[in-house]
Amino acid sequence: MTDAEKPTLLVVDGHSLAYRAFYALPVDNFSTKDGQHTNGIYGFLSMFVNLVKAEKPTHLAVAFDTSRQSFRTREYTEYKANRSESPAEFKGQIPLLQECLAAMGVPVLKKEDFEADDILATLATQGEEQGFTVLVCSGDRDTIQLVTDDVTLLYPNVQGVSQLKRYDTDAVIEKYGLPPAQYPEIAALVGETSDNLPGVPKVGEKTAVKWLTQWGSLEALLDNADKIPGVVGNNLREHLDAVKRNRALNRLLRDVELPVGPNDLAVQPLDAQAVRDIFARLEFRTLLPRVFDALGAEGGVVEEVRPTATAPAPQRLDPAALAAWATDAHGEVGVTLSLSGSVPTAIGLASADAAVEAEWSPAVRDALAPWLASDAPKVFCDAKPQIKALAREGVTVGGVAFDVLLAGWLVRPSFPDKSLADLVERELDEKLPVADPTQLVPETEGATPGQLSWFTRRVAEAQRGTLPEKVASVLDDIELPTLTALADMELAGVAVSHEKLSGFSAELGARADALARDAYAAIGHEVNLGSPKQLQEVLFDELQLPKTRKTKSGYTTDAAALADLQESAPHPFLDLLLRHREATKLKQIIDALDTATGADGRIHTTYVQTGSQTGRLSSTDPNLQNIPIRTEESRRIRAAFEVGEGYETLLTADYSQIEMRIMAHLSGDPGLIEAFNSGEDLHRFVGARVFGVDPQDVTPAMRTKVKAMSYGLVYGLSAFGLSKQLRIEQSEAKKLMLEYFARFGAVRDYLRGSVEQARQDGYTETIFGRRRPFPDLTSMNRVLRENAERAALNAPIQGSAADIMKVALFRIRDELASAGLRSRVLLQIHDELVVEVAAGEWDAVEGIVRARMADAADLSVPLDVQIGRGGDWDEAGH
DNA sequence: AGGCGTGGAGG
DNA sequence: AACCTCCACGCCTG
Repeated sequence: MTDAEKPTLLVVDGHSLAYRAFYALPVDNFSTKDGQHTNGIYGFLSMFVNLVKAEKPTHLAVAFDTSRQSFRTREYTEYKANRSESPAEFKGQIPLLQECLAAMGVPVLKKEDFEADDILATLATQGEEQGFTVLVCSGDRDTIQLVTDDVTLLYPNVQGVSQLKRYDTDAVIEKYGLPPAQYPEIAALVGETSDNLPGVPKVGEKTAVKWLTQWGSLEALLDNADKIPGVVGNNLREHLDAVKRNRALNRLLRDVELPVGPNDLAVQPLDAQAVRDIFARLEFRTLLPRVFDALGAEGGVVEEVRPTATAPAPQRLDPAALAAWATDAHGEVGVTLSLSGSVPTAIGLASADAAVEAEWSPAVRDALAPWLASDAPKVFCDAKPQIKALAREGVTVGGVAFDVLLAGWLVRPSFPDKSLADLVERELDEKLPVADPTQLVPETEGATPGQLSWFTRRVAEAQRGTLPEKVASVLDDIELPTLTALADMELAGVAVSHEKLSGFSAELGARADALARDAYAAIGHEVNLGSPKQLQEVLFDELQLPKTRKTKSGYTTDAAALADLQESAPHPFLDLLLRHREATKLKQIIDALDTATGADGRIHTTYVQTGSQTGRLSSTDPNLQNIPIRTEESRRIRAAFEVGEGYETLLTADYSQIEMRIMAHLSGDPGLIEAFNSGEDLHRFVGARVFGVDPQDVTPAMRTKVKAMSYGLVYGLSAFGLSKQLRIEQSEAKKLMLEYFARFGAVRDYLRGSVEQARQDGYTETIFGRRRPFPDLTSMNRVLRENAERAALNAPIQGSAADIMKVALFRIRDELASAGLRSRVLLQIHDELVVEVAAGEWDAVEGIVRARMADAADLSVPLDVQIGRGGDWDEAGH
């Protein structure tokens, strides 16, 4: 039998290779939307597929360890005892990997009390005897001993598993200077730290090989140990037992009893549907065709990859036919309004099996308006800009039943999909036709509005199938109603006084210039005060001020550090710099607002509903959620936000201490609940308990401390952080925390418990069922894990507050509308709403706002709402 | 032009 | 080494 005719047996150590893949591939890119890590599975399968394709084995098996326990650990309890428990996020991948292999028709072998390598050794030995060409693939160096003329080892390069090095007899001799069978003798002398098998001190590979070459074998060497000179010789003599033990343990067993032999391992046909199912669960896409390619043909599977569905050719309809089509359509209809800027250019609709479309025109608008306004269920991708554009055309939209962008964000808030194309790829594993923008005459046509609607509908269908029930209810009961309210708010905008802004800007500009001149004078030359790099030269080189906290590129010049410097090493430049920063910062904000003011004298921000990982909104272009408030002067900016023409006054409404109230509710802490029910100032109440004094005897200093502590809790604050925040000793901070938890123990229990729960579930949940995945809670990397723990601590609290505010917001908006009031909500700043109130509506509006905010959620503590009134935002804010 | 780092505004 | 954001500026690189 020639080599070419010999059958090839490939045996693989699944555990060691998956483990290498696990550390080689970035987990961020290999997690499912539920937070299941898949990097080990993906890396292994990718390597495996390449291997099968290249080597074309006729027989195949993958072996796994059953546990860390084996006959070796029983014989030598220290064996591998230094190995930390393999991370849970890796262990969890092993059963899934085995499931994949089973679906692929690949035998998975494991045997209690033995390691995977013993199974490889047994099969390799049998295969060799039975006339196979054997390929052993393992990441464990001990398998080198298996190499013979008929057995080749494929061993991964230092990093990863993508490249395998072939070790045949010659390669082993070239690398180690000894035949493969003697490799374990080298290893026994050198030791194996990863297995907790110490060798002879000071003996490395070089010495070991020299000795073994000289004496011919380990046995001969040990018999002649007394003849070895020098310190290493002494070491050898003192460690004879260790060497013998190592040699005994690194010998792989070649006679493990297995239920199958090499001949039973002929390559099997794969189960195409099972492979598709498990890959879909793991969200593997590119791997699917590669698996079919490598294993399908060999296994006689003819089924090909699921064909990419193409959208039906959209029918172009006249306005009346379009409206009739929409009215007659069954089920949900996908809707796409193509926009040029914010002006509609075309509209496309799609049902399950057909797509229709038309250029946008007044006739189309009028024909379609009744259907658009109706409750007929509609599915969008990013509905808000489309709803706004239609509103500008005088068309209202009802029956917003689904938005695939929102659904995608709810499932994966950390990687919000940006476009339909992303979702089509993720959810349908298909490509959305896109016109190539780099080509003048595009080879590929982009999808038309009708086709986009068709894809949107299908994506929605796919998402509905996988959306957990609670998450679906967050979409239906919170996000979709909020969507419409946000569109209204953005359209309304908020009026600003250009006069107030420009006057203040000029004032600040002059002040900044003067401060800059004084600052230059203080150091004797000009410098760019906005350049941290140049400032570092001035402060630490020229002025020789003490070094501050380090940053990546030097030493920080931030405000906290400069304030510290002012105490430790006063210099007039510092104060001038701080005041200059303040003036330029305010001016910059003001100028941005001025620029953003529209022709209608109002600023129209954009709320990004998918803009946070916690469920909060974010605001951009411009951001109206970070308008200054903390200093007297900065409030002049708020004063520029005024009630608009046709309205009488502004109303502000904010939740007081909503996050601490949620904390009280979630933890059920009796003390904290009592604090909120007592009507006493929260921090005074808590301060009294913590410091053991009467509420009226709580000093401002005490109040400051417990306030920082309370808020820090919500963020996962440490004693270190608290001490820095309050500028107190770390020991005092620690004491404060202990006192706090002694009085409010349920809070600590809740926080601990919620992180543990999240670690188990892989995600956190808000009161309303909004989820946020936290794969890093089980990370080996301490920094990653602790960051995730703090974020997981915070997520249910911040997220529940966001949920509550959203519920209040859309209920207020709906009630104002249904009551026939003109007053409208303009802004949302996380725990605050700004409402523009029409003449004569104050009492009604105040009642609605107060009631809907207070009853947005039923907690075990009341939701307190503060209302303010004024002609501008500053006045209304008190 | 675009990405990264720093600093700072809000909750 | 305290959570969630957005933005402007300086500076470096393609």
